[in-house]
Amino acid sequence: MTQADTRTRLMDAAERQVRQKGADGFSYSDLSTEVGIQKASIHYHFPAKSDLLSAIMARYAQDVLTTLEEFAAEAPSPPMALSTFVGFYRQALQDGHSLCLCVAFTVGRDALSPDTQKEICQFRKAVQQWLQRGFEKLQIQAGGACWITDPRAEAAATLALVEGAQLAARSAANPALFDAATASLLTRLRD
Amino acid sequence: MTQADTRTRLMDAAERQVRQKGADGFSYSDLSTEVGIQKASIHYHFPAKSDLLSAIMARYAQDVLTTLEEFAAEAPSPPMALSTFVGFYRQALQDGHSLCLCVAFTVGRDALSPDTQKEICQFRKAVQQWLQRGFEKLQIQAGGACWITDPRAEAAATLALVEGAQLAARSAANPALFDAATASLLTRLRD
DNA sequence: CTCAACCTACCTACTAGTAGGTATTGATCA
DNA sequence: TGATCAATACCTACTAGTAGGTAGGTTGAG
Repeated sequence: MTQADTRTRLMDAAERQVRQKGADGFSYSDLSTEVGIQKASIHYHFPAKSDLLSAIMARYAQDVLTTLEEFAAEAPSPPMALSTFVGFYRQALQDGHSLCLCVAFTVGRDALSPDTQKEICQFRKAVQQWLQRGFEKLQIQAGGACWITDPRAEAAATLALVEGAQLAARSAANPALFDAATASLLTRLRD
Repeated sequence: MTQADTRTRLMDAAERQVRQKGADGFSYSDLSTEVGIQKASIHYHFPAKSDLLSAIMARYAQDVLTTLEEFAAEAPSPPMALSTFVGFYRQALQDGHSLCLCVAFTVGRDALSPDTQKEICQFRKAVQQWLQRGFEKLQIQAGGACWITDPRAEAAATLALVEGAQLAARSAANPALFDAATASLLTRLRD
């Protein structure tokens, strides 16, 4: 087992734990049980817990933004790309037991390192810009007869909506609540 | 100092802590410092931490729902009531350092007692029903020429939107992000 | 005399983090 | 070819500090 393998498995386990229980909801001890390595050995890969949290946030941001770029490139139309975006946030729920990493981080935000705080903000901004480009294309394509008045505002609202919808679903451990909250947006996108 | 006073002060402090740092983000020790009472004495009022968390959730739900009923009764028009609702969630931010209690509870949901979990669900449902009544009135008042197609879906979306907007604002400690996320809804309500 | 409300002193379990040792590997060089 | 060296990736054993919670005593007002 090489270093990269163990490191990745630690990050995978940590990310799952944070998204299910928050940054304060798991310990190096939990991680050691899950990955099958002594607790102290985790400190070899990530000296402090803040290093681990920082690393999974950076990886998460990169992964998600890459995925979004693929959506934009592959979607047959702007509304389809935006619908896929909503679907992506729904799939992240994992049957209502998981959240977007930066949602899970936000509650205990003050306890995170400044670097991680900044990374979270930059990630949200990047996602919002991706959405804004989507709404701009949608507006141009639809011409004047369109419900979109301000793509920037629509992007901010859409990100808040899917994150809030995740909270609703998580609070009841039921993904159907995500669907209920996003139904009106998806209807508007289909028109 | 009577029991009720100390009990209330403990609940006030605990609620503030949860909304700022989450349920795992504070301890009885923190509380004892803030309220000026020995840590062990807190157990007299709330034997277990779960009792305290349960108590503040119940009080919060009652307080908020009472406030919403006042909004509905006093608002000069349905759209005004809904705008006031958005303003209420914005004011709860406290300069970007606080969240709705049930948002703060949702991340670490699994660690809460089943009673508290249920209370959170019921609270969200009640708020959503209040919103639904608001959108129904709005729909009737506006007649057919209205963007609202399904008040139930609109209510679910609106709750998700304001909670998500709180997350956006909290992640940057900046209430302006709440305004950015809710701007398009408020515009629609003004039409 | 009682009892609510608080105290001091303590417990066990667990937290992140450290110190120092070891097995394995792969490169270097007489 | 075989000895040596250094680095990687882990280990055992430990620390100081904190978590929630308990036992039992004190105080002061009705």
